[in-house]
Formats: sequence, C-alpha cells, structure tokens
Amino acid sequence: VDYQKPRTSAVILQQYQMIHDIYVLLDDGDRRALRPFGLTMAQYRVLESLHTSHGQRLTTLSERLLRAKSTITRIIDQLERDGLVVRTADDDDRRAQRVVLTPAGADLLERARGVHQDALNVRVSAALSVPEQEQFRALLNKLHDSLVDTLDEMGQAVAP
Amino acid sequence: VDYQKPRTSAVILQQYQMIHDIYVLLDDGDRRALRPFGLTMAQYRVLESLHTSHGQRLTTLSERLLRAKSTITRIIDQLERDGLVVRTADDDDRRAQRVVLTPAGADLLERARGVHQDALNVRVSAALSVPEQEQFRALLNKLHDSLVDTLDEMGQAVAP
DNA sequence: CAAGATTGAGGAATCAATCTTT
DNA sequence: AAAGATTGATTCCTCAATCTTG
Repeated sequence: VDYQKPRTSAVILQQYQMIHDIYVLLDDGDRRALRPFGLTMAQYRVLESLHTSHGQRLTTLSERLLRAKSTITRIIDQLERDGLVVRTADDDDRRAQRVVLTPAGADLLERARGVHQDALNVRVSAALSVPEQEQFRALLNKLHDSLVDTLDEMGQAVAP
Repeated sequence: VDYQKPRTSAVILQQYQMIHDIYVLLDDGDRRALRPFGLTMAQYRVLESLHTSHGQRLTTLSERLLRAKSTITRIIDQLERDGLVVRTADDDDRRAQRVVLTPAGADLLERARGVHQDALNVRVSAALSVPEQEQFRALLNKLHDSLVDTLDEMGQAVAP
C-alpha cells in the first residue's frame, strides 16, 4: 500500500472523460446545425463574440475564445473573404486591427443562431430539468473559473 | 412578443460555451502532462481503452472514443510504429483487426497515467469539493447518456 | 525589447472513395 | 449490398519565426 502518493479518485477520471465526450457530442451536433450556413464552430463563436462586443482586437478574440493568435488570424481571413467581417484600423495603436461585423455577417449570425440554439435547446432540455440546468451551470462556472486561475498562475499558456 | 417559437434560455447557452471552454482548458493541461511521454490525448485515450478491454476492433474504438474510423486507423498506425500496440488477425472475421497493448505500451500507459491523473486531480480538487464532484458527475452522466440517445435516434453520425 | 498581427511548416481530424471479406 | 479497414485530399489548429509599431 502506498500512503504517500494519493491517486486520483475514479470519480474525477470519470468526470474528465465525460466532459470530453460531452464536448465531442455537442460539437458533433453543432457542426451539423452550422454546416448549412457554411460556418465552422470556431467561425460561429467569433461572430457571436463580435456581435456581443464590436470592434475587438485579434488578440482579445484569441484570449476570449482560447485559441492561438494565428488561428484567429486565419478565421478572420476566411470571414473577411466571405464578407462577414471587416478589419478596421485602430486609431490609437497602429499595430492593432479592430474587427467589425458587416451587415451580411450580422444577418448570417442571426439566422445561424436560431437554428443552433434550437438544436442545442432540444438536446439539453431532453437531458436536464430547469433546476438541474441551473445547478449544472453553477458547477461549470466554478470549475471554469478555477481552471482559468490555475492557468494564469502558470503563465499564460493557451495562446502564446 | 413571440409566443410560438420559444428560444433557448441564456442559461443553456452559457452552459455550452462553458463546456467548450472547460474542454479547451483541460485539454491544454493534458497536452502538457502527456507531451513528455510523446503521447497526444487521442493516443492516450486509445491506450487506456485498450487497457480496459483487450483486443478491440478499430470500429469499436471508433464508436467508443467518438472519432472517425480513419482517425483511429492513423492513431493505431502511430502507436504500432512506436511499438506500443499490435494489430492481430481476427479468427472469426477476416475483415477485422484486433488491437492489443504490447508490454511496452502497457508500461508507458502506466507511467503516463500517474502523471496525468495527478495533474488532473490537482486542478479538479482545487475547484470542487468532494460532494460537489459527486453532484457534478451525476449531472454529467445524465447529460451524456441523453446526448448519446439522441445521437442514436438520428442514425449514427459521428463516425460514418 | 514587448505587443499586435501575420506567415510557413507540420500535426491531427475528417470526408469521400476504395479494397477486401461477409 | 453491407461491414471492417485503409488511403488520398482537404481543413483546422498550433508552433515557431518574422514584421511592424509602441
């Protein structure tokens, strides 16, 4: 018996694999919902973030969406090529680019969001009651914030 | 006001983005923990699955790990090249391949698992108390099973 | 030098097509 | 025809290096 190195409980391992699988399952449904609009999940999340907060920098998007800066650059390239967003110069800092949703982008987001949300709603509502959803949300929040904290302590690592 | 099309509540949307972010955050930590062993997360999960159930078919691995069959083929290629697993002929069905862990593979898994679990343990324990973890696990389980069910109803879609 | 952004190279995952066996 | 598995082409993402500006 080893008294010195407490091993991870089976509960935690199950949790992790479960989170992983749930992510994959949700991702699978998302891709199906967004495909008719020609959007990947990453592109969709960028549009959503821009809708919430206009004129973000690429670096800000990288931090919020937990993607490498180069990934964001390429996603914006695609979206701009499709006429959904536009890069704008930053008056205060000539290094930075501000990204703005075009009318076409806002329109596409609006339509995609409807389909995406309905599909998500069906799947989650079938699984959890409203009180359970609230309870679930609270636990996710707690875990999320804690993970972000430990990430910060190690020096930003996701998007170098 | 629109009485006909109930939209998704903000709660559900927050949940989804939270799950997505948590996945990315955990994945980031995993990659750091497994890199010294030369393993990706997908490879690690294959080894784990083979340790639990010996001699699985590639198709079975594809279904359990929610990855496309071609993805599994390539992961097994890599693991076999590194001498961690071996493809074995199936006596009953000459189309099928049974995958088995080699002693080297079992050994590497053992060592990687220790580091991976400790790293995960630290991060999750810092976030949730033991009762919370148990509560969390129950909700994840419920959501997971429900998502699998709705996936099955739509005809297998993840790995065509 | 540090920060914002981009580019090239490489890995990982998927789709569609193909081959063999049932 | 259908199932198990593989291959080729393509997309997505990341890392490391680079360019410009603060």
